[in-house]
Amino acid sequence: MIDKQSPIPIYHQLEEYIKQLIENGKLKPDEAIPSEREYSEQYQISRMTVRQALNNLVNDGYLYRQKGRGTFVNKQKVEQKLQGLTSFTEDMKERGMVPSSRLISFEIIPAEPQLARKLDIKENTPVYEIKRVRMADSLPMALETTYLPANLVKGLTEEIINKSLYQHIEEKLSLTIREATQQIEASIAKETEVNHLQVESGSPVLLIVRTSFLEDGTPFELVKSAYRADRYKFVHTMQRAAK
Amino acid sequence: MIDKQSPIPIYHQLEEYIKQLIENGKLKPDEAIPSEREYSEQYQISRMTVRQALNNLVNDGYLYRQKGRGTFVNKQKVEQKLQGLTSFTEDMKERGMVPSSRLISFEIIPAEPQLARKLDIKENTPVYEIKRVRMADSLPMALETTYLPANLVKGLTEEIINKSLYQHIEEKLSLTIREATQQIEASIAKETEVNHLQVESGSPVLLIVRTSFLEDGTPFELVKSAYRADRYKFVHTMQRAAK
DNA sequence: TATTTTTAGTTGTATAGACCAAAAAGTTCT
DNA sequence: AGAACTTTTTGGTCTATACAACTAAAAATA
Repeated sequence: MIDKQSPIPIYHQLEEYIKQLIENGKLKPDEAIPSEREYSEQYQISRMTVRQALNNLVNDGYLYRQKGRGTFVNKQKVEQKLQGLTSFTEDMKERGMVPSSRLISFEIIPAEPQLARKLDIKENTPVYEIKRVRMADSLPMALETTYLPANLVKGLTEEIINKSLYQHIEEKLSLTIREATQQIEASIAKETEVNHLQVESGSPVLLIVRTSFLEDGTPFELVKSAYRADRYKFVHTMQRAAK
Repeated sequence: MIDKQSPIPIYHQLEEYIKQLIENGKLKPDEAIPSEREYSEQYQISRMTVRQALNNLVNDGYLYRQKGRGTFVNKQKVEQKLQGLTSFTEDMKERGMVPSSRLISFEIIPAEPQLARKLDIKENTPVYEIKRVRMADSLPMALETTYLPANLVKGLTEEIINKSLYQHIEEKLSLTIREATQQIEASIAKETEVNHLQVESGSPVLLIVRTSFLEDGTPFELVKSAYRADRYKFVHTMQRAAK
């Protein structure tokens, strides 16, 4: 299990080994794992090395410790899943619904000052503007407008949009979205939203504005969405930095 | 600076000391801090102890390391701040506003089935119910109801609530909140919300339900808030898990 | 039987040292 | 001046050990 001759650090080998056991369910939540000294003796490695492995797993949320009692397996976190999702499609699949879209408009427009600032491009730089009604299980869920700098995503077609814009971006253009900032607020449905979402006037909507960034920090897209409040709830898990 | 006789661990003292220097701006982003060996010699402590302090600061995002070069101060991240905040007070301070509260009611009630399930306690177990109007710069911002299992937080008084509930929990009871799940949705202000938040009937509100968990995963509190949509925007940065 | 004390086991803190690998700085040679 | 080599400094990994703080179970005591 542990190869001392390997160029891979011992603590890392142990870390991966324990992580496997947890993810395979061989170690169950709240179950105690062997003590540090047990690992130390079993694999003939220093206890400090074992601690390094366990500390990393504690920091990653896989384990938790209790002084005088032992080290235990943490509950699997939904958070991991939620952190990863960036698109409506992924979000809906996660909720067990079937996502679909209806394209309203698709054009290239010059970036207005406000948009240009958010995407960190010059004014009037061409951007794609994609308006879509997003549906879950064939029912209108959100009205979404996506803005993409045209120079970053060339040769976009209606077909690509209808298929999977994200897949195209990640696989064909090999761009990776590293992080996203979301601003969420409540509002009352405007007229276009009333029409496209098929809600009564005066209905509440959840507005989400998401800005995504590439690995080097370049702003990549701006997505403005208006969700039907009666159908959509935003769920989010946050972890506190250890003091 | 470092007191070896103190009951506070040495690594923790060093950690706080360096953190201070960063937050005070005496150490600037991308500036190199003294090497591990320098700290070790200057304070006559083991290099491993220094490493423990630095590792914690790296994990918390205050520092980053480069093999062969040194250890450097990280850029202040908004994200870090956002992840850390758990209370209305912290949130408002972060936004540069002055938070305050007005207590509406404070009592111990038996947990209803739904609440009991969310807090993972038995039905009718006593819980504190605290209703407050939360204000920012003296203007009503949110109507908040907090539920705390009475067995976890004993001897709560009005005074404590008005002072700082979180400080009391973390320092006096030495409980640490590790993570929180939030559900966010949009709605129309109900009558009590209309009254306490001083909005017109039909106004949109942002509803946030937060469940906080302790280090071992025990549910600790449930907070239901209704924010004035015209004054409050929820901001959230998420990072994508590396593939 | 009930209570207190002891004991064994656990994680937490800390030390002193060793060697490695990467980067930077200094030195020598061309 | 520039290139190639050597030395120094830095963080990364690992060992072996010691004692403290805490928990839970066992043993001794009332």
